[in-house]
Amino acid sequence: MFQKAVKPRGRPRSFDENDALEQATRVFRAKGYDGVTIDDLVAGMGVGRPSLYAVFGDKRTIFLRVLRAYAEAKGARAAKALLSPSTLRDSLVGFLREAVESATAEGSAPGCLLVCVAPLVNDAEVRQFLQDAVAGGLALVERRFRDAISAGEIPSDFPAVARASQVLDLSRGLTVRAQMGMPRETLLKDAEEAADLVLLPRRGNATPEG
Amino acid sequence: MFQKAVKPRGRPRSFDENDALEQATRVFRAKGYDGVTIDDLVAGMGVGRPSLYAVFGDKRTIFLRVLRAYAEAKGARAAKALLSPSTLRDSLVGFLREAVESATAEGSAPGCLLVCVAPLVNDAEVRQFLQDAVAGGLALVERRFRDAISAGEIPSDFPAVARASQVLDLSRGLTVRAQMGMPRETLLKDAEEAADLVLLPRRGNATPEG
DNA sequence: AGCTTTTTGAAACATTTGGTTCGAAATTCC
DNA sequence: GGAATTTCGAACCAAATGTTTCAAAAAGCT
Repeated sequence: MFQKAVKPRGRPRSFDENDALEQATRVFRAKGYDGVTIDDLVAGMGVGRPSLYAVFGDKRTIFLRVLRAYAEAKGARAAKALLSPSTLRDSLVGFLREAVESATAEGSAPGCLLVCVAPLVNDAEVRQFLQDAVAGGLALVERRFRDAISAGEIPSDFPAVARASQVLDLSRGLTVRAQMGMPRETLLKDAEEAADLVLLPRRGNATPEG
Repeated sequence: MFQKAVKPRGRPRSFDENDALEQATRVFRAKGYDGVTIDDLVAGMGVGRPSLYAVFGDKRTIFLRVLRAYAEAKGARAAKALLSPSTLRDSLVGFLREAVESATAEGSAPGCLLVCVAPLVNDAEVRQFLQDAVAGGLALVERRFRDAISAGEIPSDFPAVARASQVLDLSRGLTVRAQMGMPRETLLKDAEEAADLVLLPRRGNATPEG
């Protein structure tokens, strides 16, 4: 199953590549993109300067790798929170709570690479990646709504697309507030209320006529 | 009413102070805070380097001035959009549309100093200002909800505080998407739908029992 | 042990950046 | 017109930053 780790020829590395990337994530979350210097990365990742360039490339390349890993991990957690629970409300609460918990995880600066940092990076590849990631998140929530429609949990005319957009906007709002330093407890409470906002039974249609 | 403009003694300035600040706003919106160099400001504001330091101070000071002016202008527009219309729905739509229009105004980079740029600035004074600005915005929306309760437009048990938080979160989400490059038309449509989300008549209570 | 391979730490280098200095320019006051 | 006052543009300086070079170190291979 696993490839036997063949010992490489030369001097062994003094750092673990994935671990270093994780630390780079912390650095970028704490200082944004432009605020990070190579020295910050050298100090934060525990990797010497020449090794850093040799193994990871320049700042832009490192950020892209960090961003991809971050988005993958966060996407996996979001998908799990969203698709595991049997009720739609639990899914939405879990999704929004996950966003808050990730944005207020201790050991890292508050905020989110995808919501708060990457959108400010003026780079075509980053922008493209972001757009794809956003579309992916949207599709995930939409899918959960459609599953709930199939299960008869919400009416078949439930505006899944619009509501999915709103759920993501609410999670972005929570994340921005986390970045601003709002305490986790407050945000977790608001996350639950936000889920209820999207779901509470309505008297009329979800979209007003005309 | 207006103070007669007494001609100052020396060589006249080659720039207008407020105009220069407005251009500085554009620079910060386009490049964030850390991404902006003094040269960017010199080039963008049309002010020579020594004059810039003499008149405005260093980057941090300039940013704080820009931020205050920006927040005041944006707050005024938000208050007008929120408090002028007679129906609550028009107020909310106007408020959210204002956020989108401001975040997608042409001539400036998409995004918002208060939502996308300032939260990343690692400075105590900026953070404090942000918190106050956020509290102000929240109070404004809450007040509008309470007025609507007084007017009998929504039931007296309408959860004004929670809904106000959600309206602001939705506007932040729209703003972040603007920063990501999403087109204005899409966001304006979503702004209307977001207003409806908050307001549509409900069958049960707004908060679920225990 | 000696050779090869790879990583490492320190230093070196060029460029960018934040901030200041200084003489020239433009204006008012006498 | 000339002195006083303020601003402007160019150049300057020191510190920070991005990137590379190089010899020494640490491992495997024979």
